[in-house]
Amino acid sequence: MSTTELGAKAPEERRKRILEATVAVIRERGFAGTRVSDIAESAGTSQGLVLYHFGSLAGALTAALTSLEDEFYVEVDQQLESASGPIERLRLMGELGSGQGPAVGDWRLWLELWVRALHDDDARTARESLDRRWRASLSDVISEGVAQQLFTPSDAADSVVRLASLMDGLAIQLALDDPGMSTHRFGQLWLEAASLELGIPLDTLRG
Amino acid sequence: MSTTELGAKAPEERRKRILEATVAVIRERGFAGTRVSDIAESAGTSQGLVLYHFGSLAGALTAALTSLEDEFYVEVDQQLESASGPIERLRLMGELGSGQGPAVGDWRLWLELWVRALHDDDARTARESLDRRWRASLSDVISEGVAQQLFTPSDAADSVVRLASLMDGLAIQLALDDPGMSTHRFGQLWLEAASLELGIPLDTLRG
DNA sequence: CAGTATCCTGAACATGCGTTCAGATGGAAT
DNA sequence: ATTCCATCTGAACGCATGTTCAGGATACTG
Repeated sequence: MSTTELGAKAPEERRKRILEATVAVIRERGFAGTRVSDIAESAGTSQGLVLYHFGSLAGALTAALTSLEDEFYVEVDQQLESASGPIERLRLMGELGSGQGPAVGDWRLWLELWVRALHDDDARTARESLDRRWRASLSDVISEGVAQQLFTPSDAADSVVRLASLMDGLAIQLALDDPGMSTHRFGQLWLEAASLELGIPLDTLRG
Repeated sequence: MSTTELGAKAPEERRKRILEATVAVIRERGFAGTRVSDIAESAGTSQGLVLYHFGSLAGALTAALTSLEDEFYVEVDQQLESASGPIERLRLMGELGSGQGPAVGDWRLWLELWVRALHDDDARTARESLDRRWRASLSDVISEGVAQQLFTPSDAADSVVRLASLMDGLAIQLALDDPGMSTHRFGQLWLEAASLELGIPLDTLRG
C-alpha cells in the first residue's frame, strides 16, 4: 500500500488543480494582478511547483487560457445539442450569454481576455478563435431558422455580427454591475433584438 | 527678463504635459503596464516630477482618467451641436463611435477602462458616468426624432440601451483589429441597426 | 538684495515578485 | 537493496519599480 491515496495519477491531478486555481485567481484579480504566489496558495502548493509544471507565470496564464477555451467549446456544444429547433436554440443562446442557464463562465473573464489580447498574442488568437466559434454557432442556428422559413433576416451575416456584438456590449454592463442591467434584462433585450433582426414575432420567441 | 521663455504658467504647462503623456502611455501599454518611468520619459521630465505633481502612480492614472472624461464630454457636445436634426445627429454618433470623424479617442482606451473598472473604484465611477452621459446624448437624439415623428421605436429606452451596447460590442472587434471589422463596416452595421430599431428607412439614414 | 516658497532633479531606498536551485521525498526499475 | 528519475519544497537571488529625500534652480516678495 502506498502512503498516498491519490493513485497513480497524482501529478496530473496536481497539475489540474493548479490550472483550475489559476483560472480562479484570474477571475478574482485579473490577468495583470495574478501572481505566482496567488496561484500556489489557491492550489495549496508551493510556488516552485507552479513553475515546475508551467515553466513561468506567463506559461501558467497561457495554459489557463487554452483550458478555458476547451471548457467553453465543450459546454456550448453540449448545451446547444440539448435544444431542438432554431427558436429554442436561439433562446438558449440568450440564456447562455446572460448567464442564466448553466453559465459558460463569468463575463469578467472575457473582459480580461479582451484587454490581454491587446498586448499578448496568445490571448489575441484565443479570443479570436473563441469569438469565431461562437459566431459560427449563432450562424448555424440562424441558417437553420432561415431554412425552415422561421427567420427572415435581410442579411443573415450582418445579423450574426450584430447579435454577437450586442451580446458583448450588454455583457460589459453585466460584468461591471451597471445599475439597470441584470441577467434578466440582458436576456430580454437580446431576444428583442433577435426578434427585430430576424423578423420573428416576440411572442413566438418568448414562447 | 527671465531666462525661460515659457512665461508665468510654466509649472502648469508641465503638469499638463505629464497628463497628456500619461494618457499616451496608457493608450500604448495599458493601465496595468504603465510605469512612472514611462510617463516621465514620454513627458520629457524626471520621475520625481511626476510624483511631485500627482503624489503617486495611482494618482497620475486617476488624474489621466478624469482628464479623459472631460475631453470626452467637450468633444461629444461640440460635435453634436454642429449637426442639425435627429437624422444627421444619429449619423454623426455612428461616425464618432467608429472613429471616422474626429475621433473621441482610441477604443482601446475604453477596453482598458472597462477592465480597470473591475478592480478600481475611480475607474468604475468614471466609466459609469461616461456611459451614462453618452447614452443620455443618444437618448436625446432619439427623443428628438420621435417628437418629429421621424423615429418610431417600439420602446425608446430599450433601443437606447441596445444601440449603445451594440456600439461597445462592435468597438471590441475594432479595438482588437478583428479581421472582418473596419471603421467603415462598424458605421454601416450600426446604422442598419438604428434603422431597424427606430423604424427609419435605410436610404433616409444613409442620406 | 535677501529670504522664502515653489518647482524640479537624480540618486538612494525599500520591497514585491518571478525565477533559480540545492536538496528532500517517494515510487519504479534493475 | 540500490539506483534513478519524476515530483515537490523552501530558501535564496536578482531585478524591476514605486517612493522618498536631500538638495539645486527658479521665481516671487518685502
